[in-house]
Amino acid sequence: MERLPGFRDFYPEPLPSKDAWSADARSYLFDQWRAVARRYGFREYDGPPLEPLELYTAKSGDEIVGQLYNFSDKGERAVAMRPEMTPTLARMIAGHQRNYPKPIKWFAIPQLFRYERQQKGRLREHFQLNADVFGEKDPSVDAELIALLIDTLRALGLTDEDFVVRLSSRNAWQEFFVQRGGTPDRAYAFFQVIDKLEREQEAESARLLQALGFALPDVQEFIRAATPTEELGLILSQLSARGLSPYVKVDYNVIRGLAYYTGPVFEAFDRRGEFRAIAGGGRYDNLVKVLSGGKVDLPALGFGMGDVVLMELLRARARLPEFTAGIDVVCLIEDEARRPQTLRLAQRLRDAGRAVEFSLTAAKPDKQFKRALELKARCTAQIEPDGSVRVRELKARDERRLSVDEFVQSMTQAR
RNA sequence: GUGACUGUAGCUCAGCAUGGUUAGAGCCCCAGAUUGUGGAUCUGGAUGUCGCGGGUUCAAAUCCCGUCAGUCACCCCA
Repeated sequence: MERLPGFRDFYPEPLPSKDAWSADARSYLFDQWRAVARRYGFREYDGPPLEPLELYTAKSGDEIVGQLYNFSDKGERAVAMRPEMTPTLARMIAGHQRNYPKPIKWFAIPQLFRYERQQKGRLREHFQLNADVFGEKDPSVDAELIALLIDTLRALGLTDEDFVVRLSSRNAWQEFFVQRGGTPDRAYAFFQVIDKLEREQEAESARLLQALGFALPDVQEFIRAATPTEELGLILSQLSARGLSPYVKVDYNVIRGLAYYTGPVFEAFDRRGEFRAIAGGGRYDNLVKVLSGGKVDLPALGFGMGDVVLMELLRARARLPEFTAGIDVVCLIEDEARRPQTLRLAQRLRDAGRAVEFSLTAAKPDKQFKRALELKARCTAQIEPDGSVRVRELKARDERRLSVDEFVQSMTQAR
C-alpha cells in the first residue's frame, strides 16, 4: 500500500532513505516552536482538522474549492480538510473573546491540507506554527510578533546570515496608490502587479502598471528608497532595542497575496534565496468583523511558519542536532540466571525516570554491548555474580562497581 | 489543471543504446564463527509482480502505447 500523493511518513532516526522525513526532527521542531511561543506568553489552542466547506467558501468564494482537500462525508455534509487555521481561530475568538483579557496571544501547530500537485516545499499536507494576537492596535504588537518569529528561527540555530524578515506595509502602498490618483476599483489589480514584480518580466509589469496609470520607474524608486512609514519606523526601533535589527529590513516588494491584510506585512526568507518563504504574516484588522458577521470587531495580526520549507533549510544548513534514542542505561545480562535481578533493576531505573533498554532474549554479551554502543546509551549496567552492579560510562570509558541501591540513587540524582 | 525528467532488492545503484541462459553489486538486516570488549574481521542466509496494464516479438528490465507514482517548473499560494 502506497501513501496518498503529497502526504508524508515520519520515521525515527536513523532515516531509511535520503528523502525520508524524520519524526525526531519534527518533534524537535514542535518543541522549539512551543518553547519560544510560551516565552512570549502565547497560549496553545487547537480546532478540528475537518471543517464545513462553507467555512472556507463563505468569504473566499467558490473558486478556492479547487485547492481544497474536500469531499462529502457519510452524512452528505460538504466538508474540507482545513487549509488554514485563521477561519477556525476567528470563529473561536468571535465566540468567546470576552472571556479573555486583551491582548489575546494564541498559537497552534495545526496540520493543514490542500489539494494541489506537489512540488518543492509544497505538499498536500504540512504542519504550521500559527501565532496570532487579537485586541491591540498599537504597532508595538507587530514588533512583538515579528520578534517571536525571529526568535523562533534563532532557537533553531539560524542566524542573521541565514535568514531575513522582509518588512512591508499595505498602508505604505495604499498611500503610494492614492497619492498618484489611484481609484479604489483598481487597487486590487495594482497590488497584484506589485506582488508579481519580482517574478514577472519588467516589460510586462511596466505594461500592466501603465494600464492602471502608473509608471514602473516610479514604483521601482519607491521600493529602492524603502523609506519606512511611521508605524514601520516604530516597529523597527522596537526590534532594534531588542538587538534584532540584523534580522529585519524594509522591503516593499513584499505585499502578500491575501486580500485581507490591512497594515504591516512581512515574510521571512533564507538569505541565499534558495527556498520559498519560510514564514509570512501581517495585520488583518477587519477579518474578525467580516468572519463574525459584524458581531465582533477586534484588531488582529498573525503569522504562519510551515515545517516543510523550514526543515529543508535546517537540513541544508546542517542546523539539526543529532537524534538518538536517548537511552540512559543499557542493562547487560551476562548470565540468564540474573535476568530477574536485572529486570528488577531496570524497573527501578525506569521508575526513577531513566530510559532503559536490555536484550529481551538471551544474547551474547558482546552483542548486547554493541547494541548499547549503537544506541549511544550513556552507560551500561551489569549485575555481577556477587549482586553488585558494574557500570560503564560509554563516553568517558569509565568503569565502576557499586551496589544496586547506590546505582539507582545516583541515576535518580543525575536528573 | 499544463509541461519536462525519472521509476530495477529495505537503501544507493549497475544492467537498457544494439531484446536472448536462472537479473547483479555494495550497504542494511538475520544467523554462525572469530576477535577476549569500543561499533573490527570472516562465512553463510533472507528479501525482486524490474511501478502497474496493454502491445510488438519465437523471446521484453531492455522497444512502443497507456496509466500510476516521484522530482522539478508553471498555475496558485492560506
